[in-house]
Amino acid sequence: MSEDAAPKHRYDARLANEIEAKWQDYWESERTFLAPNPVGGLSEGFDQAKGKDKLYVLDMFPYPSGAGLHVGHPLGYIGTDVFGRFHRMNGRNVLHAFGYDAFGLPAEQYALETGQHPRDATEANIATMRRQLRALGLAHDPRRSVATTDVPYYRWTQWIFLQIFESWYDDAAHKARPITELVAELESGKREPRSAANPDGKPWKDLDERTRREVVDSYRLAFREEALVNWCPGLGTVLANEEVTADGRSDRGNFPVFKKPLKQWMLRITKYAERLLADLDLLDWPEPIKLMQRNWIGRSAGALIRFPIEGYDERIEVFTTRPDTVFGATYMVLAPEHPLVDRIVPGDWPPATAPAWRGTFGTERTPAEAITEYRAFAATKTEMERQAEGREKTGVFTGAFAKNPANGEAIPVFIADYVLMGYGTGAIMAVPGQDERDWEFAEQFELPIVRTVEPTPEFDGKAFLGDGPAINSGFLDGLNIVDAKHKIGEWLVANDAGEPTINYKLRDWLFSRQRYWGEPFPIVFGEDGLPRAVPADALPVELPELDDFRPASLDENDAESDPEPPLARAERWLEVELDLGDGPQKYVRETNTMPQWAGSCWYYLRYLDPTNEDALIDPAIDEYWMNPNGVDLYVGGVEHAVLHLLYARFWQKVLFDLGHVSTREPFHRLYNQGYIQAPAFRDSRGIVVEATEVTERDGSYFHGDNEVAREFGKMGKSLKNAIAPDDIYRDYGADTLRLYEMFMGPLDASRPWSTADIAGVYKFLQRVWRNVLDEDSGELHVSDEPADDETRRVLHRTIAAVREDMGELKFNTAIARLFELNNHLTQVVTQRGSAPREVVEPMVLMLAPLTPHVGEELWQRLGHAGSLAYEPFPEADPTLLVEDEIEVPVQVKGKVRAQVRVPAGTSDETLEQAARDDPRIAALLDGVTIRKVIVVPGRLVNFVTD
RNA sequence: GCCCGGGUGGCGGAACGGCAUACGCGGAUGGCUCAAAACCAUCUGUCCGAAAGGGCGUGCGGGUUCGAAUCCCGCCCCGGGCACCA
Repeated sequence: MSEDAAPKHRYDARLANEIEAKWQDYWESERTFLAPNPVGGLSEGFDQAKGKDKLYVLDMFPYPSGAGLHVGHPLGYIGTDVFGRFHRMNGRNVLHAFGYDAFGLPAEQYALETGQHPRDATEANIATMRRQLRALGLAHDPRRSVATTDVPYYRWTQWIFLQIFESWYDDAAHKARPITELVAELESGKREPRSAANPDGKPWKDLDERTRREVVDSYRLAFREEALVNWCPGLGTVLANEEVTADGRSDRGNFPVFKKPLKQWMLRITKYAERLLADLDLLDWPEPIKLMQRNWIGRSAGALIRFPIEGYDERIEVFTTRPDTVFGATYMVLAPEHPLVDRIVPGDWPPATAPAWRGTFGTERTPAEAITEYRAFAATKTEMERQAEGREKTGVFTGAFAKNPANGEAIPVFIADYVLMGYGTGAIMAVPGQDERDWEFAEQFELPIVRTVEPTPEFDGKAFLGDGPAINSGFLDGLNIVDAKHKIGEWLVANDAGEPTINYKLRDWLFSRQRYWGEPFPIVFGEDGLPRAVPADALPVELPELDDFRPASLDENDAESDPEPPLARAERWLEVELDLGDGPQKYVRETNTMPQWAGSCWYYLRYLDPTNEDALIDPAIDEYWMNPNGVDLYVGGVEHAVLHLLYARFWQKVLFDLGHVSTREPFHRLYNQGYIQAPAFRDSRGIVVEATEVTERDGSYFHGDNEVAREFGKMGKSLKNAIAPDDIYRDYGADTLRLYEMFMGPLDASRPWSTADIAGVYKFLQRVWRNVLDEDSGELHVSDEPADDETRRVLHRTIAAVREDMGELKFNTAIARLFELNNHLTQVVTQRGSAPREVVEPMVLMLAPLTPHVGEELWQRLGHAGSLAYEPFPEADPTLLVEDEIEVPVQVKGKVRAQVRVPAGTSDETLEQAARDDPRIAALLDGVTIRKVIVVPGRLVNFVTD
């Protein structure tokens, strides 16, 4: 039997699993990886950590998937673990914790699909994930693990919401301040109550109580607003802009999304646009991620210009980045939903209105009718349909004319769906001469086109976007774009026609969801229907148990349906008697829940002080771990480039403004790990088939008898190509899995999984094991005899390289160096019959962050008591890194023709002479003219000949 | 369409402007063995050549340089982000 033939003490999967379980139990019972806080409940052991530098490494918060982990998930977790273990050995106080983002759509959708209650499904999934991760041997501090669904956790999520609700943004101070300070300023007259809730601009003292409340509410950073939002009947909830894909479908579930006016909770993230943009410069993040955030925030400098409407006391306000082209504005366009439209429409078409202007369908008898019809046409189209129809311009004339403030000309006002209500003011001045979209529309509707920038002579296109002197522009003529913008800006201000301004693409964060599985809002409504905060000492507002937690089942294509929050069905929970300062009264609770992203906005703070019941975080603890720059290393997928990372930065800034945290940015260094890809297979219909059922024959792939096509894609459910870590643990052990994932490529690159390649790192661990102890007897064969000089040099070169690579997260090359060291050691063992301890011990220590179980086991067998987790990482002896003799390539005309060996530190002249003395070089140089000799000290000689 | 990444052996991947292909997988040959596995050793970009040696080689085409995978310009392909954003 082959099993009997294998040596008894070989490092195989069985032994690996034994060792792994042993050390995982040891770390847990010995509390090896608890990171002490400076103060508070988790401060035990801080005496030993005093004087150490802190290191906060963080993995992006995963949601506990129902399918369990596949081998692609832990890539980043292993990376942070290796990095953390490496620095723990370098004497850092390392905080590494792990928790679960368990509220929200993915968790709830999973529960729905499997017919479970979300809490049961979530708890089971977390338990599975904990088991799978524990088996990987990650050095987490288990005391700090949290789930967003834990009541003590979401109590503080609600508390943070209250901070946001109870504050406003002071534009002058560029920061959030408590709402009580706003009220004080309003009462004292220091500030005028300017708000849409006070349309007449009455002074505070003349406002009634209700209006005062409404004014204050309109200032809050968390506020309710009737706005066009993304309604997704398929999910039964509204969604944030960030959760809607470019083709107008839900990020989760891929259901159609419709724009619909609904009153929803919003968070005023737009007030932070400038700081969110500017502070990116403080961060050590991959440039593409910063760019994605910059694009999402979408800052553009331009001007607001007001166009009076003829015959009405109304003005159309537009935002433009090209105020210099205002003389070329030959018509205007409002978004179909623009509120002004209803107020400016005349009863009948002006004389001589072209038929084409009267509506896309040519049947409209009055402007009002045409508008109604066009609005219906625009509203029924999803983003997807709009795109499918290309960019053909549609629209209709409103019957109204505006006056161009620059030249006084009357220009027609249209509505068209190429102008979006959600950007700028929802209205534009159309300048076809310098804008391609406006040009297309102008052609379609036969509108005049006036160039206001002189195109370059060779230009033969339509709209001209380049720079050039202004023409047809009165006092701007001759100026280039930059100067013209400047001048028109001054003119607008002087003539009360507008002013330079900055506009952002970023919208306020739609924060309410009509789903069950989320944090309830700590908000109640009185009889007046106005929101009131639940007092902080009455938190948490617990999520009620509901037998039927399902969202209303709606037709996913029915744009006319309305959200129906499940919490409205929790009758006993819904009504509550509270004393909010004016005696006990009955209130009705807010029935919306918070979005998935709420809980993940601040979990990195809770890891620091997870047991604190009196405050969000103890300032001393925040100071210790977060100062000066926040999380030292944050590893996660690029898919969170906008959503999570933007929201978390926003919350951090609000908490910073209000004095609850000490740093303005949460994540100093961000690193995006790649994805592990795996082969996936599609049959002739293009349907994905289960990858594990596919067999290979003669270079082709078959599912049963059907040939299938192979592709590579991100491992997961949708491609049916997931590989479970449990199978790899069973066949090779967790250390092999860890080592393989770190070896297969750079951490930030995506790469295909190859189970065949695992054998390579598995055999490496076997060779390491065999170099330390005898496979048959289990006896150590390590000797205290010194290593030979060459071996010692190899060791120290390895140490230097591994140290550097690990510090830079280049684990793949660090491992390659360890392979080389071990290969060298194999030769030494073959020759001497034993391995020198002075090589074996550093090698085990260097391996330990990567393969901690093997590391600990060998360390123990080498005679050490206790864990190596805090042993110093080996340091290279610099004197052993310099070579006595070096080999230098010699080139003739840039081609390598020979190698010469010279002592290190040889002078350039001597090196050149040595090169000339080489017989092959001498032969090549014989009879040719040497034009130049390049000598790179210690590296290369190049003879340049004719 | 615009903006980012990236294209290196049969495969995963190395390489401060200075010996391209480290390390691993796969493959070949040899050792050990009755034999196989395991293990150990050597070789393994490609073409010409018996060999010595030489030609060609980092997606394609140019350029800078004594010297380019690396820097610059123009293309092609793959992956990602944004997309009527005024």
